[in-house]
Amino acid sequence: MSVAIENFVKAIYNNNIQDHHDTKPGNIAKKLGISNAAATDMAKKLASKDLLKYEKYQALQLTEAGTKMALNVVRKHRLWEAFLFKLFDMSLHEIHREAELLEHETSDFLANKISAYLGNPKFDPHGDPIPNENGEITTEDHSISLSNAEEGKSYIISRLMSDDKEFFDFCALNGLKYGNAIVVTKQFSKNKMTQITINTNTILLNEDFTNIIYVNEA
Amino acid sequence: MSVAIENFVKAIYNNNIQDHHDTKPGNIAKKLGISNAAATDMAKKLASKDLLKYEKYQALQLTEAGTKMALNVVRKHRLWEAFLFKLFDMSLHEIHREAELLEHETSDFLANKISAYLGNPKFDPHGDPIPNENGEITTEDHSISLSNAEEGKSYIISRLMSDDKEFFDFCALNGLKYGNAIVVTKQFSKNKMTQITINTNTILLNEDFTNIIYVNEA
DNA sequence: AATTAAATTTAAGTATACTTAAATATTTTT
DNA sequence: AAAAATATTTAAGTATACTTAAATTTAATT
Ligand SMILES: [Mn+2]
Ligand SMILES: [Mn+2]
Ligand SMILES: [Mn+2]
Ligand SMILES: [Mn+2]
Repeated sequence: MSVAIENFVKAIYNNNIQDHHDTKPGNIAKKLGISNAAATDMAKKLASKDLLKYEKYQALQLTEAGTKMALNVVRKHRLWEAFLFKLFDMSLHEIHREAELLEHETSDFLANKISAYLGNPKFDPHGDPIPNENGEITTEDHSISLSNAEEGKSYIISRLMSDDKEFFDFCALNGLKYGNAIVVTKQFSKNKMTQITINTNTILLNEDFTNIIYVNEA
Repeated sequence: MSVAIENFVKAIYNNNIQDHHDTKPGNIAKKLGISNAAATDMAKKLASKDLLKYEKYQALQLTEAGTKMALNVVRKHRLWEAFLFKLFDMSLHEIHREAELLEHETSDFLANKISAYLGNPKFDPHGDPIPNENGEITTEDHSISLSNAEEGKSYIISRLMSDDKEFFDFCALNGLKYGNAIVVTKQFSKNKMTQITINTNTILLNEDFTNIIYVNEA
């Protein structure tokens, strides 16, 4: 399957799982930086290949085969991220950028080699789960977004759900990384902002960030 | 530049450097598994991009820009081969197969990371030189093919110039690998065959193989 | 030197993955 | 419930990278 198809089914998968948006062609088009017309065309083509269900004006739905393909690409993406992060001195943004390309040119054979080398990790450096060889995610995630965290409680960062360079730069600068401990000192619910302390520093985060930072109770 | 273009200039480069064949479109077509017509089309297109010189019915000649592009792809190919060979338990054929794909989706940034990790190696596991960041090959190669080796002399294998699985399988089976010592015990020049001993075993090699196994005097 | 064989080029056509612009349907607002 | 705004689809067209078949040129053979 082509790069275009792999990116398309992956975008649908991520849109469903992570962003909970309506998965209509326009949404996917925006994510992939292509026109709505191109997304509609592709949706029809993939429907004919039984990778998804397409009905005019309705949300796209991956079939089992489509989901399997998406998970296979996601597996390679996250394995590369884990691998590059471990071996080289690369940032969360850099590993994502490279993985976005390498994921399409990686054989199952090589993916398994990488996985074995790393000890078959269950999570990538962003805290995202890595599907196994059969496209299954066996871990359960009970983490919540910082926007839903409780005032006064201590948490461990479990997931940084983004691919934006500025966000990752901000995180790196402030010690916000997978596994680090924070305390939610105040929830400004009216203004949708969250105050946290980390390493004795106090930081005020707005909705854009608190929605994509996930945590578990410490 | 596209995968098709990168593979095309690389094929010309390898054809010139390694095989010493006439680099007409038909030759490249055969290497790449495309039709002669497609190769001619591509040659014209690349000429318009100043990557090569094309004159009807004449051999193709890479320009400086074309050579630089080819060397950049070759660098990534050989770095991947060296990297995969070192980290994972993969054969000469397997590393080549994966590198053939990864070479096109590797940023200069990542190539430099891989190179640094390996200690900026000058040769890949086949004994082929790895161009540096500026596309320069600084090592000199004085090795000769086994078909030109002298009877009775001892040699060290310096290069296995192939990408054929069967050849590599044969080499692996018989201890023919980069750096290993052999003795040329007999040259059957009329029949173009060469007898060698390696690890007390005697092997008779035909032309197909002696032309692509390169050695240096021990 | 002429004939034949082989290689190369040209011509015409296809699949993929896009584009913009127009038409149509859906959703939101009044 | 209409009107307006928004989103989606259809239509028409483009660039890339290929294909096969026919025409042409070059190279080899007699
Ligand atoms: Mn990522
Ligand atoms: Mn991608
Ligand atoms: Mn190789
Ligand atoms: Mn390649």
